[in-house]
Amino acid sequence: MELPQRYDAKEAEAKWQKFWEKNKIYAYNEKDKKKETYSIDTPPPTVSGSMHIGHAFSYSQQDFVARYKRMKGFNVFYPFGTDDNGLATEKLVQKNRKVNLRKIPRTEAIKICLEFLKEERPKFVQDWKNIGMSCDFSVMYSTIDDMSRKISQRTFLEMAKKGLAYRKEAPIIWDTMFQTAIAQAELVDSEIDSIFNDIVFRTEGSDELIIATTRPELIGACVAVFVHPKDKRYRKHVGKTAITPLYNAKVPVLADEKVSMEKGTGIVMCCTFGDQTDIEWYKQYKLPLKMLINPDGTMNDAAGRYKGMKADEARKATIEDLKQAKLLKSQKAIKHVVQIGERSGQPVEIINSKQWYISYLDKKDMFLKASEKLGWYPKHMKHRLDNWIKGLNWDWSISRQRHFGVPIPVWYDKTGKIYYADESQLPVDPVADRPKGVPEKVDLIPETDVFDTWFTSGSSPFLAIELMPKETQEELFPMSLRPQAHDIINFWLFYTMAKTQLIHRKNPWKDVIISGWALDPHGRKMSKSKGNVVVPQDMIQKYSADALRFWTAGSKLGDDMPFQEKDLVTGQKTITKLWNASKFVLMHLEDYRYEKVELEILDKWLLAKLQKLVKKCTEHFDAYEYSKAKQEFELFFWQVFTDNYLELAKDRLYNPGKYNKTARKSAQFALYEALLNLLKLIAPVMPYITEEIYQLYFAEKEKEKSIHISHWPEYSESYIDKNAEETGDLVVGILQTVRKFKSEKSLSLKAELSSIIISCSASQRKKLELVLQDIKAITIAEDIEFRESKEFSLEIKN
RNA sequence: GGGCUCGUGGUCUAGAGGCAUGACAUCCGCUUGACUCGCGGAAGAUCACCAGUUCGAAUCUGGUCGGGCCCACCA
Repeated sequence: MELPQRYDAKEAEAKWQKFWEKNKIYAYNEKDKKKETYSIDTPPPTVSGSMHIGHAFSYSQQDFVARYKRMKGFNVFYPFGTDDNGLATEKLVQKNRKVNLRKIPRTEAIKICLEFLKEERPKFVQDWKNIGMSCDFSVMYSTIDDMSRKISQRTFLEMAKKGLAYRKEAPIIWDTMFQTAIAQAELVDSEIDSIFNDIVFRTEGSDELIIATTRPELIGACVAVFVHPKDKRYRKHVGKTAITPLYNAKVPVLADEKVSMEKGTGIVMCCTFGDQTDIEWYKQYKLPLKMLINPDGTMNDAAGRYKGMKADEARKATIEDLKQAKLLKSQKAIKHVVQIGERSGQPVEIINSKQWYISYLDKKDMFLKASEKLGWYPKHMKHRLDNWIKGLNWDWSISRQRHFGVPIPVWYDKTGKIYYADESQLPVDPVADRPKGVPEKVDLIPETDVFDTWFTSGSSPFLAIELMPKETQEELFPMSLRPQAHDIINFWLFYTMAKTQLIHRKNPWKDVIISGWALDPHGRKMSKSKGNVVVPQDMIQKYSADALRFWTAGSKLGDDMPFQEKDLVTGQKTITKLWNASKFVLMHLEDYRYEKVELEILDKWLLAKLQKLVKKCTEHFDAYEYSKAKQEFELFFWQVFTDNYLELAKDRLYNPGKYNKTARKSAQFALYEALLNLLKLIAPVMPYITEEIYQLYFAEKEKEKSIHISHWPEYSESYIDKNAEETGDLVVGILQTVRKFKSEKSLSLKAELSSIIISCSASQRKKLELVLQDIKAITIAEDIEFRESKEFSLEIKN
């Protein structure tokens, strides 16, 4: 068989991708009852531009597992989805279509988003196909499609029925740019320049109380003044009344341990609301509510002459007024950290508003038990979830004030009574529909809020499972595996687990595997601002998806790995080597027909080592340790197979006349077995090159459509042959010594040697005499002599 | 401040009680009937630091220093 000189990865990868899809190689076979199901809760990537290297990294890792399980004989359910109902997508649409989605009617906004997605989604998904994901792309959901909206709304109704969903007016973190409530999870810290202002409050006895604040515009929202209970300076004022400057409001002076005596003047004003401590004090001391800031970030009527100003404008104006009134003692420039919305980049406010919540603070124990039951890989990632659960102190706020999202399926009447949608009418849009069974004459106000995106993606197992026929759905749940990166353990993993526990009292999956991040070559996080972002599609173009995956396979689960382009070169070399070795093997297998022959010792040596490799790789893959499997493969492939065995086998293949009658047949058998098994062992990591070679020769022999649904090599004890292994190892030792000798003498490896004298034990001699012809051929020595000795050594003469 | 995690040749990485693995880079040599994207060889590491346990520590224990992630604080 004449194989092309070079392997064209670009052509081959496109070809096999189409082949797999057309032949449904990765489809879950719901009719197959013999195979055990292995279902995977694939993370739906957020549609927010294009894939980055971190995606390629973690998605490849889960794909190794999926491919291994499939070959191991599992009926693998591996769906795909996209998360496209969040702020990220909204932002992308606004940028691309140059519209402000908030300023147009909701139905219009949704239409624009959906049209945009229809165009962009396939391009986006293509990136995932290109890295060789073995998902069944015909089982695909989008978190905004009809089915997902239906499921998301249904889970809400189920929780409402259980009394877990409630609506309440409460302080909430608010993004004034996007004008929506946001979760704690969506906040990032940002250091900004600010000014600490020392402002004069007075007691009723006209003593001065100096308060340090960075937010003087909130004086009007001040509802109390706090000092530390142990602070002797102010002890006498505790329990008395203070009068706020400019507004002249009477507020109580209270003592609380949260106050720091060292910071500022040691007196704090508590406003509704400046920060999260204010909320706690507001609740704890049942303080009144004085809101000054509107949802759009401007000041409201209660702010008096500052009404209509943005918060920062009001701050400047307030400072001016304080100066005029001689109520500003001093100012100090400081740098401090404020929380900003991660998407808007704007400082957040805390405002009081009506939101929907899921009650779960009393379920911490249940969640901790659920976490205990999960199979964590790596184990230590469990701590992150447990710490998060233990630290929860708010119920789950699920409503968001945006246009593009899954609508909350409720209506209200004038009295505030809540009307829920009927399950049969889902998905609904309260703005356009009415609840089933409620007479037309009842005037209803539709809820215009949508669910937070985590609420919907927290049902990901169901978004996928419900795309399958009813009778197989039970088989698929709970899922076998949740693969994901460590940055969203507190969010996606937690919410999915919490939601499934609350509704079904079960865990959504058996195991979770947590992948790390791809970092830049110096171990720093990649980001656009640092300019160190690597685009995987460029790397695939330049090298190949297989090379990219080969690099990924070098990482351990949970570990971050610096990306170095040179590592892709290594992958590329492995692909070339695999191609060339295959070229050689298949050339010699052209006339091969299986026939039972007594195997030559060196072939037994190879096959014994191969069996050990099979055993190790299988164990490693079973423990999700694909990197160890890859390492073992590499070691065997380069050192045992190509560098040594192939060289040893050459003489028998080219000059069979010098050996036993069946010596060539024996070598052919070994070559067949070794190459086929090697291809299979690395197929999960490098799906394209292995498929290409498999299809050239083995597919027909094994009568399989694809290597990826062929049988994983099975360890067979019968090939283990200690004697052959020892002999082979001795031969390799001799070969290495001879190579070193020639190298040091600057000789060609083809240079002839006049003699080699082997000093060894009698038993070693017995072994080596059986492969004398092979040793002569590989060392190109005219004469080989033996000398009896306890120590093994060589004397070489050229 | 708390939790988790890591610190190994120039770079990246494996190893988790007993001569420190591999890749890339470096140096020297070889065109061996699959492969110069190759082959052979060499050099390069007091395994962050200190103390302890042990016959023996990169590996276990305690501490120090330094990264990373998450959480808390941020008037």
